[in-house]
Amino acid sequence: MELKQLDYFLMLTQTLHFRKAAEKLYIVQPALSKQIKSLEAELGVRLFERSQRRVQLTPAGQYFKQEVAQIRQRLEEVRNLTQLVATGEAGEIRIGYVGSCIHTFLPEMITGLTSAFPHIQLYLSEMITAAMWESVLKGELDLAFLRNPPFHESIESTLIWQEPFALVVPETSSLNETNFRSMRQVAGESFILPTRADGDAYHDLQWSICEDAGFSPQVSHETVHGHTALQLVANQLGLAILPMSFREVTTARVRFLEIPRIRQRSEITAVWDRHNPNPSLSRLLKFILEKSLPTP
Amino acid sequence: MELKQLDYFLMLTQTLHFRKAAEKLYIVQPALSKQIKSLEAELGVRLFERSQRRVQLTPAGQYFKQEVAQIRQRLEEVRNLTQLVATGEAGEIRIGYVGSCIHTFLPEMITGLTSAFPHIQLYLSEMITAAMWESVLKGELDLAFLRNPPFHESIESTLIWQEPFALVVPETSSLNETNFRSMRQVAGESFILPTRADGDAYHDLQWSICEDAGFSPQVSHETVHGHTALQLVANQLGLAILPMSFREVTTARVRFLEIPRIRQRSEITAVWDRHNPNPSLSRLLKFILEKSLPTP
DNA sequence: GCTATTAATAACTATTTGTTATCAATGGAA
DNA sequence: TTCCATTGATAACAAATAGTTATTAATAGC
Repeated sequence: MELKQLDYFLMLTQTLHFRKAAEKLYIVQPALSKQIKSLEAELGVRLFERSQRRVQLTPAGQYFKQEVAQIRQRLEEVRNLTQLVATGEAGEIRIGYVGSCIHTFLPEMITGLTSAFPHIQLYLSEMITAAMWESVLKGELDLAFLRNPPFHESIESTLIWQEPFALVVPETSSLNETNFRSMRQVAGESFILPTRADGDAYHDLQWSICEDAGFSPQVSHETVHGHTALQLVANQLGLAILPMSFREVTTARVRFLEIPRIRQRSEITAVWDRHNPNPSLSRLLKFILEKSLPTP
Repeated sequence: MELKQLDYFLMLTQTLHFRKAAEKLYIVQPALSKQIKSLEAELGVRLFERSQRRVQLTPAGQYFKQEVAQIRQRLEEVRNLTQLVATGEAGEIRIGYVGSCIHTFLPEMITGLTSAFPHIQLYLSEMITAAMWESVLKGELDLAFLRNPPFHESIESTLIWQEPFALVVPETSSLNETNFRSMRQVAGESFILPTRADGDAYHDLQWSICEDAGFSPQVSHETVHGHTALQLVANQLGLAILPMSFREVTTARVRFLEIPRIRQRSEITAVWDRHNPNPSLSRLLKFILEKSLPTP
């Protein structure tokens, strides 16, 4: 069975006339007769009833026609889509991100991407930074939005988003927007910091905020998740340092106090593998690099 | 693009090794190289990344593999199903029937047929006798259950069901099971008869019941549908002669009185075109002829 | 630096497909 | 009826396609 035979068959089902079908196929009638014959022989099924003066489909031929026409059309679609995939116009992109992205820049970016690239399917997963780093290197993720990536020869990156840090204190605390002037005021408190298991960098960044203020923080708990930290703070189990944007998406009984005059900011970086062969990725990156200028 | 090339492609996606794939395909490595190359050239898309030491799929190749594997499998299924259709083991049968069948033999028959021929799809339509007769001749119906078919050279038939006729009178009538002895008692009444538009035969059959009793009926209404006749009787617009089985399926305020000592019975005949090429039909008929002995 | 392994290429052969010429069957016209 | 035009099948041959063998260039591992 060959595709050519199926195409010949389909043409013959249209005309029900060997000579005319052959003409439309730019071959000669005996060639068509031979191919149809060999198709029937291979299937072991008579597809046409030829009564010297009239050609018509057998019931099996009718069924075969109907199904083969569908298959043939599908194959043509796949052919075209494959070409789109090769140019990157169609395809799949797997994206990982840390939790805070989903209440800052990410929704808008996804909206923009899906309307700019309607044939590219985005797969989104919230993950911790360390896991994303591994996944990008293994090729399991095409793109990751994470914090403070280390250097790696084959990884490229660009800063996507930044915002100030806030000190998060329980609602019951005596500190508030007006009387909080410096981290020195909380030198004696215990802190909830990001765990080192999710990479040293983010942990060290927060540590350095305290160090810059002249003290080493006492650590009561460690957690990767901002929302966990918020609940711990609300329950007076320590203070936390979080990106300011968390204020808008929590109902925890806490207060966000912007930390004044510090060099550290919460930053989200997009990272990807320089050697990633996914052709959709470069299109996406071009779009992202154009659009996303770091904002407050 | 040829099926052979797609099969070669799929094999290569399995092994990702030209020599091994060629071996499994019982061809030699350069032949495989050439076919893959020509497939890629025709698509205009590189499907494999060959780095002298390692062969791997490009993203477009991955997409193509996934889709082609499905298409190939579907084609194989269709191939096998086509063979079943040719032997009649799979297929479609279009059946027409008059209304009374659906509360007598038909449900049981359908149950039996679908369990005996799970791959044959039955399409059922309630129709009037005249329309079915036309449809069977045109090949639009494979099988029809109807009343009193005329003779036709290319139509075969068999008696499927018979039952006695009942005289249907309004509930308010003075006639009942004990005092109704003969059609002569209702010689002066007006009758609801089947319309001639649905064939003379059934009309004439009922007429003959009256004639045998020595009178020509006065016709108040004509209708093809038993349920219509029942409503007319309930509203005292005439008497009707109907197959006894209607008694079990109506809530109309009427009485069914079996007509004693008459030669006429209500008969349902299965008819089909002797030249119908549908291979499923002969299987079905064999089953039907074995099972269905006319019952009272 | 050598060897073994891998895919590509070229030249040739075998197989498949298409073409031309012809036939047998059949429906319609004379 | 007889004849003719039309149709699909068949046979012999030509063209195109696919497969084989021999060889090469590249590279990973010893």
